[in-house]
This record gives sequence, structure tokens and C-alpha cells, in this order.
Amino acid sequence: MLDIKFIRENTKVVEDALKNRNMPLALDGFLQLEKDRRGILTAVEALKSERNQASQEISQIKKAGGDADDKIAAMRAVGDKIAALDGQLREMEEQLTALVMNIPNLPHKSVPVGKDEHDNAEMRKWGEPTQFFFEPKGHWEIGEKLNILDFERAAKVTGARFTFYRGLGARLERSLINFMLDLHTREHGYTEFFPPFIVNRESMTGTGQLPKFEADAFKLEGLDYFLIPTAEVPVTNLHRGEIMPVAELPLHYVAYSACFRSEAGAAGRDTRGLIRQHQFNKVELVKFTLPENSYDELEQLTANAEKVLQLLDLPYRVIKLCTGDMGFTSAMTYDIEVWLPSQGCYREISSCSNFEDFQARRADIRFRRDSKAKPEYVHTLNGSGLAIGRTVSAILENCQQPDGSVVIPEVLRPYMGVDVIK
RNA sequence: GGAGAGGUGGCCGAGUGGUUGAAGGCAGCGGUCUUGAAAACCGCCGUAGCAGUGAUGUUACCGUGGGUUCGAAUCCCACCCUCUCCGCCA
Repeated sequence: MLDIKFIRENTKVVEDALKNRNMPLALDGFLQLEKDRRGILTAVEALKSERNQASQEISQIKKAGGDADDKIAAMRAVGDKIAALDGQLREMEEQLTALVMNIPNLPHKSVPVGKDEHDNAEMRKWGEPTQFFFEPKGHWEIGEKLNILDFERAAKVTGARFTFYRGLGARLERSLINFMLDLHTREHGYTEFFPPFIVNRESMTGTGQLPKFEADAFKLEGLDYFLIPTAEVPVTNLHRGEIMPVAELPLHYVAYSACFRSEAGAAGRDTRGLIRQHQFNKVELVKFTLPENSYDELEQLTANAEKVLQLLDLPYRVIKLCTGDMGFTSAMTYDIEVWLPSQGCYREISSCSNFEDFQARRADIRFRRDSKAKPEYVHTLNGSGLAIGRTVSAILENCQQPDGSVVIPEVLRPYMGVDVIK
């Protein structure tokens, strides 16, 4: 959520940003509504002030044994006026909230202006695309042949876009979760959380999944609860409504969770394999920082996620998303893309974003520089560190052997107990 | 799921429908005293919106949302949460 005062004073800036995000929106209606609202607010507050004063006078008259009937009658009329204006005010506020909640974050000035993924900027590459002297197979095929992935039975038991992992496949998934959590807690200094996988509406609104993207979420029938699309939601909302002392910042959190996405609108895309599932595992990094440090923190967070791929020896590149390709809540996003031989291209395996104060304002997460200072909004960041299913895909594909076996990256062998899946 | 108790400021804890934004205490901040510290004493000590260059004024907030009333922390209704006991359960 943007600051309404900021929108008022920088209307052009906001309109330009919306245009760059492919969401052109004229704000004059918004501004007029805002102005009208303030007019009515001033009027109703004057009436309330009058009423408060009269109430005290009535109290004194009654205490003195006098007759206040005239005053009470007069105030009854004032009360009716107040009720009418309050009603108007509430309606206007609802409209304004609806508008402002649907305005995306402003891109950072270093973000390239562009329409779609073709305008993203490649920042760096690590490693070289894996070379094969045989025709590399897709991970779904490798997984089924090794009997470690079972898409067919998952379709029977649940439906499309679900998977059973079996044997060493299940163990690989679990090993990756543990490896990543160990790395981020022991080497990178993050504090581990294990969050609820179900959250309420306020939390989904706080991180920006609602109200605009309700169709993407799984909602529990009859309850105002949602399956989390990412651990970002529970972990960021951990501090919703709090004012923290400056000494606590920055906070670096890491959480494993299952993630649930309806993938509405993705029909027909990535239908094979583990790339796009309704349920997947992810290790998520979340930071709460001082505003002046958030971009340094973003670089470090991205580097922490990259470290996972480096240790697994998987080739990847880092791109900076352009204005048209960035998520609704983000001010700047780096995507980390891993090399997938079956597709002959790099595919997203992590998305690292700085939300600046966009989520903090929605979720009311603040800090105080000292005991007398006014509270300020923190900056929030998060990034996958990494998506587990996509990491499994990358390992199966990049580490496959001509005989169909898969050599386990060295750092995972202590977790796996074997060197090769065959 | 059933029965009961309760949700007030950073914390503890008062609060007959009428100067209660809210007593008192603790913590915190500033000061007096002291070589320094402690103790004692004095003062300050919530958040947000609106108007104003500013001093300041004003409104709202006592779990949440409605209602009654000239006036609600206080009365009524619904919901949420916490605690205790019972039942069920990994």
C-alpha cells in the first residue's frame, strides 16, 4: 500500500509508475474523492466537538439540578447530522481503501522500464549450461524411470499438478530442505521458523496477496482461512501491528513450508513435471530492515540464495525484473534462474524482492529509532532460498548419467546416505 | 464440541453512563542531590487522522463489529481470542 499523502503530493510519479507496470490508471477520481472525504471529515469533527462540549454542559446542569431538555433536544438533531455524515464518510473510505489497496508498489529508480520478461536485465551468470554427450531427458522421465516420482498415482489420488515422491526421491526432497535450512541458519545467520500453513484474511492482505489476487489462493470452505502460497505470508505477518525497538533490526528469518497455489490462469503451462504444482515445498528467507539498509540487504539475501546453487554446483543466472514483469508488491526483484537441460533454458528457482515499506504499511510493522522517536515503517524483503521441487528438477536433469542414474551433489550426500540414485 | 472465567496504555492493575486518554504501581526518559552510582524527590512518559508555516486546536481508539443514549471503557447484541474444567484426538 502506498501512502495516501504521497499519492496526493506525487500524483504524476504514481501515474507514470502505473503506466510502466502496464496498469495505466488515472488518479483524478481518487484525488477528488480524497478531497471530498477530508471536507466531510472536517465538518463532522466540528459537529462532534460541539456535541462533546454540550455533553459536558448537560452533565453540569444536571449535577446542579437544572433542566437541560432544550440542550438535549438540540443535540439530538446534531447527533442525527453526525450519523448521516459518518455514513457518507464510511462509504468514501471504503471506496478509497479499495482503490489504494489495488495500486501496486512503485518500482525502484534502478529498475529497467519494460513491458514483459523480454525486457529484464541479466545481472550475472554462474557456471556454464551443462554439456551432455547424450540426449538429456526431462526430470519427469528420469524420476519415473528411477521410480522416485509418481505423477500418475498423484493424479488418481488428488488431481493434476500433484506428485508423489518415493524412496530416494522423497529423501532428496527432505535432504534439500534440511541442507538449505542448515546453510541459512548456520552459515548465513538466519533464525529458523516453522510457520502455520493456514492464515487468515488479515495476513493475506498484509503481504499483498489480497484483495487483488484472491483467485490465486486456496480458501478453506466456510472459513476465512487460506492455504499459504508462500511462507512469506505467515513469517512477515509474525510482526503485524508491532512497533519494534531499533536494536532488534535487522531480523533475518528462514522458514520451510509447503506452498499452495491454485495456478489459476496457468492452464496448459508447465503441465509436465515438478515445475508448476498446486503444492510444493520451499525454504523462504524473510528480512525486516531499516529503510536505509534494505537494498544492501537485498543484495545479501540474493547472494545467500545463490550460495545454495553454488554449493549444489548448478548453473544459474541472476536477472533483474523490469517494471512490467515485477510482482504487485515489489519495488525491486532479482530472479535467480537455474539451467534446465530439458528446456534448454534458465528457469526461475528463486525470486528475491525488496518491498520497501509497501507491506509494512499494509501490515503496520514499525520500529522506533529511540524511545522518543516517532514510529517509522520497516522495510520488508523476502526471497526463496530455494524452491525445493524446482531444485529437485534441476538436480535430476543436470546430474543425470547416460544410464539414467543421477549423481547426488556432494554437499547432499551426508543427507542422502548415497552418492547415486539408480 | 460442552460448562465457566476473562480480554483496559510497554507491563501489572483500578474504573457508580457525564472534565476518564483513562487512578495507582512498575519499567523507560529528563532533572535535583552525589566525586560517581544507588536511594529519595520533581517532571515527562500511547497511536493515528484532519486543520494550521507554527504554537496549537480537534477527532478517533479500553479484543473486533454493530446497537441504545444528548453523552459509552462502563448498558445491549454478534463475533474473535485467552485461561480453567469435561469430552474427543495426532
